[in-house]
Amino acid sequence: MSETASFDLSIDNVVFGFDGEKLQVLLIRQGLPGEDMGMDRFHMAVPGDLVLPHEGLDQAASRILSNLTSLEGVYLKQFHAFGAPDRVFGEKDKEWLTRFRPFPDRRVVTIGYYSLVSIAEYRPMPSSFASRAEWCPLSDMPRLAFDHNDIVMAGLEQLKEDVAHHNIIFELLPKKFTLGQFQRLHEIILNKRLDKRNFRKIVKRMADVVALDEKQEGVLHKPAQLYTYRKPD
Amino acid sequence: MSETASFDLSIDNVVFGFDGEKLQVLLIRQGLPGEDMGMDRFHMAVPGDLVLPHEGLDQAASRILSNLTSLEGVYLKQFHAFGAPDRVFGEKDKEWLTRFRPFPDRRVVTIGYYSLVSIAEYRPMPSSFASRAEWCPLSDMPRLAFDHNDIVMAGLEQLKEDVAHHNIIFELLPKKFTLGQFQRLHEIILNKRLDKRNFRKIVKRMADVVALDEKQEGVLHKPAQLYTYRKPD
DNA sequence: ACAAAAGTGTTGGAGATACACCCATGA
DNA sequence: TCATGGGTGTATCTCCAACACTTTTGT
Repeated sequence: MSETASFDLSIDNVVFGFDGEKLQVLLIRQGLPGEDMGMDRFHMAVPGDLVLPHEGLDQAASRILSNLTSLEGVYLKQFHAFGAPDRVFGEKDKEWLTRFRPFPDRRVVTIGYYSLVSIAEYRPMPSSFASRAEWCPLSDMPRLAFDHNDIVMAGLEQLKEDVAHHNIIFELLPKKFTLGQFQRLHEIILNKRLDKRNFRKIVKRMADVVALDEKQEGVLHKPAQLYTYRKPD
Repeated sequence: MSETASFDLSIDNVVFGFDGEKLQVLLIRQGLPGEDMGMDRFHMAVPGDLVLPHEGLDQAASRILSNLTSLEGVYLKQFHAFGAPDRVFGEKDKEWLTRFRPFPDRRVVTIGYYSLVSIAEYRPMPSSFASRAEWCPLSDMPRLAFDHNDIVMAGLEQLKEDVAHHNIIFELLPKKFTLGQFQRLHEIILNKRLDKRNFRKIVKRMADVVALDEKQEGVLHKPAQLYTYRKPD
């Protein structure tokens, strides 16, 4: 009853990006700046940081994302809180915390957000990254710091459910996209293959997806019709 | 950078119960024990409390639920974190915190869980409540402490989405239920009316819902066939 | 010419929707 | 006998799944 609890609170952002081929996740390489980092001296993680004392959660999520990746105005959704008592106390993790956190021994509960980005639209962005950030194919994720592998997987699960009911999938597509890209994206997220003709019938019924009078250029096959998504407001 | 954050972390549980007629939410009346509480001296809230220093989130959720309501082994699911910086600092809320919390000025972030209970199955329970707990129809919720009205509504939204994809709706039904109850429950959660004959056709196709050779008794109309749900494992 | 993805229709079956009357019970 | 919810079948339409070949471009 008189036990006094005190937690650090953080946000971790799983940023999904689609490049027309594969679904990717944005990772940052964290280490001591100026220090020569041997293979084990840094760690890969999803962009995240502590919530400030007077800041709302959504606000913190977008501040942190913007600080670490200079992504602004992207779709962001809270999906799960991760609070296993020992989630940040792996061996390498402790070392990193000691260097970067004021209270490295404090328990940290993190709120997981995912965000959705069309990689094509944000191509120019990486150069302005504060830390080193890189897209990493979901199918080829390295071992990440803390419980970040779990967080990424949980984010993907949530995305899968959300795609069915909300129109968020378009956040992952560039403004102009082909039906091939659109279908591939569905196949990746739902993790099953779809019939091309049936898929296109469904798309034809979506009033918000409209054909442009423009085609792909410079591809080594028949150029595809481009489409766009008009928000239903 | 040198700002030091320190949060209290709590769990709040939205307990949904179905009594065959209406969907209800379990509320507790919190006040000073032994104190005569005028109409404004106590507050109604969803069962919740602080997470202990070495406790996981799910673990905390079920401990707290069990402490405050003596519900054990019920379905529990985390659905959202609430962290507006001022969420516990309403006027009446502050007063309550001063009496019951070691650090009443500390910011509290809460993790919302919902749980599902068949009221019929737990009828005998309320007598053993530590605090005063009572079922309150969702359609008739009073003003609650803190941001608990928001939490309840967010829980309901989540429930609505989850019902479509997981078999959780049976958690709200008693072991033996009628198709009328089953349909009413759907109608309430989905907030639309369903056609009786069509609904029953769907149920017939559910292999997990089986008819018992038993009927309702003591009702003032034709007694209904009872059904039960067998988990598909 | 070849490789690579784009594009295009039909059919059969399953599931969704709409709709109205009789039945068993307790009061 | 009346009020109350329980229980039942059919016809139509829409949606889903399965399936194979031709087209356009770049190399």
